[in-house]
Amino acid sequence: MTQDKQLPRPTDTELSILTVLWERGPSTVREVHDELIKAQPAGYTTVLKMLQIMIDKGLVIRDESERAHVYTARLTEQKTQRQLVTDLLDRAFGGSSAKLVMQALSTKRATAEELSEIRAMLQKIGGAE
Amino acid sequence: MTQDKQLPRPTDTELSILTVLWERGPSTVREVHDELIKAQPAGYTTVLKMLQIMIDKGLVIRDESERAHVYTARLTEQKTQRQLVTDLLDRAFGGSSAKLVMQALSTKRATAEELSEIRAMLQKIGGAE
DNA sequence: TACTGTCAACGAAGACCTTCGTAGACCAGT
DNA sequence: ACTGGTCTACGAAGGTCTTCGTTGACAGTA
Repeated sequence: MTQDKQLPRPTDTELSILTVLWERGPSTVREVHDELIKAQPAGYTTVLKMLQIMIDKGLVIRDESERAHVYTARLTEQKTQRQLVTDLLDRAFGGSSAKLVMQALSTKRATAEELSEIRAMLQKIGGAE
Repeated sequence: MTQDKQLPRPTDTELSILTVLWERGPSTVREVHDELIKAQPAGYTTVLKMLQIMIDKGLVIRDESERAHVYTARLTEQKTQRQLVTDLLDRAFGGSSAKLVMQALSTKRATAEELSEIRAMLQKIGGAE
């Protein structure tokens, strides 16, 4: 009954902010901003506004008990990733996860370690040969 | 030297139109429209306008030799899929294709046949283990 | 108390996306 | 020639996304 669903798909900008929140944990606007500008230019008030909008959308929640409000991602990184994958699956792959997996594997080469992780995953999922 | 790259990521609507073009091959606006409304309501001029915009973006090309122009997807479905996967990989998975694959496999179950396809793929990619 | 820095809130601007009404060209068939 | 159907082109409207300037509140310090 965790009431996850029906959050809108985050935009690119929103995703970059969420990434910071996942890395840092609960953060103030200033902290998010300081982290964000390492990768890309961004005005402070822009980040603030984005976070306020993300509140409205339900992508983040905040603690207002201190003067500097503290923002937290509503969904875990994993859950968001799953949502994005499912979404892409439906929009561009006709729901076939196999096609998506093939593309992912052929596109960017995974490390040997990752490959064996995947193999293990396959073992667990479909034992059959 | 096929000059694929740097096309903008198609929007949801654009993707649904591209899907029709991939299925049908080169098509007129009317043909795209007729196909599209089977799945979702869409005005004729809306589809026309979208295709015109997609021309500007380079997502489709068209043959104007007949009165009813014939539109063709610029990129194959596979290439677009690869582009979308790469994009998602960078935006939400820190470039780790393994993480994406795991999500894809755990999210929607692939058929046994697909799973063995994937296994074969893994064989070919990373011979080790 | 006045000054300085940091904060949230708001509104507006500009870009992009999507939809659709309207107009003008073209081509039947009458 | 007139009419009705189909086509492209255009532009405007309404929505979303992103950016940022400005304002007023608050806190600390001289």
